[in-house]
Amino acid sequence: MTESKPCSTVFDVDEYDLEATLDSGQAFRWERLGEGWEGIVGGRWVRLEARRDGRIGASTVVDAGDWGWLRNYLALDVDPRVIASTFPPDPPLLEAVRACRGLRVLRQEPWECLASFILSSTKQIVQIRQIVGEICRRFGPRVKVPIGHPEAWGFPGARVIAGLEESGLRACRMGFRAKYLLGSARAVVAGPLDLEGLRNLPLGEAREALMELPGVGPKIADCALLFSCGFDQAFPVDVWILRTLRELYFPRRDPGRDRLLDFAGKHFGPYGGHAQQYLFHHARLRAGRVASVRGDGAGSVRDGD
DNA sequence: GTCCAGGTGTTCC
DNA sequence: GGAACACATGGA
Repeated sequence: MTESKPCSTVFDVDEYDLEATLDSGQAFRWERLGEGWEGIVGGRWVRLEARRDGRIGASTVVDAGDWGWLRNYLALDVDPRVIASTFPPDPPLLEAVRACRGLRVLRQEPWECLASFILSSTKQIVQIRQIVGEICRRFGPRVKVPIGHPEAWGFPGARVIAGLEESGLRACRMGFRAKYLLGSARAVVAGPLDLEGLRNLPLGEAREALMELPGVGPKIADCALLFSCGFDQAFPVDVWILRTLRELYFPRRDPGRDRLLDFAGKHFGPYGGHAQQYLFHHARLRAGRVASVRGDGAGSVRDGD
């Protein structure tokens, strides 16, 4: 399948912020090492680097083919200006887009994305990363890495998870989420839910189908739909977004959770999910919850107006 | 030690 | 139908 032939390339990109994209809570396995980011995409170990000329360097240790798999994952074909042009002209959203210029929505593999977000409920992002890393280390397939590099594992497939016992998953410190992940894995393996086929359904139907799975409610369904099934309008509402919408859009009165959810789903347009990611990341930046802020960009983060 | 975290399922009224 | 609570674990 994949030959042992190291490959590297450089992608021409326009305003692509690798750090904001890989470290904004949409994917949980990217690690910063030195000047680059390392992760597993499509079963291949990959290293990405933001070059000084604004382009993105990529390298693998196996044959990378035409790199289409990585272009697709990074959504390099998407023009963020076209997306932003569909946004309502709200000051809060404009400010988030300005502050997070170069942030993109990745196109992840559906099972890994769904499973990761099943593990995300009432967990901080740093802990989600720990749990996901642990199930990969214990149950994932080994992937080829550069000589002398620490070992690396891909995300275990639904069939592998489905064959485990709940105790094995609990050993990864995922707590009560173990029964949800196991139940969802077994449902995905047994059918009739076709994860890959969800993208061909209307948003509402795809959402309903995902919510049949144990541990998958509206928030996690929307994350899977947005980050791995091509539903640009899916708008995950979590505690950060709820707080943000209340503060920025309804500072005088709280419209209540249901009205807020309704507003979120309609107000931001056909690329609402992308708007959500800008608002989410901006909120975390402002709260100092993104590591890079503490290092070099403290002066660029305004603390209110 | 307390509070809270990219929620969901169950129970109780 | 909706509010209240349980669920594991660990960082802040």
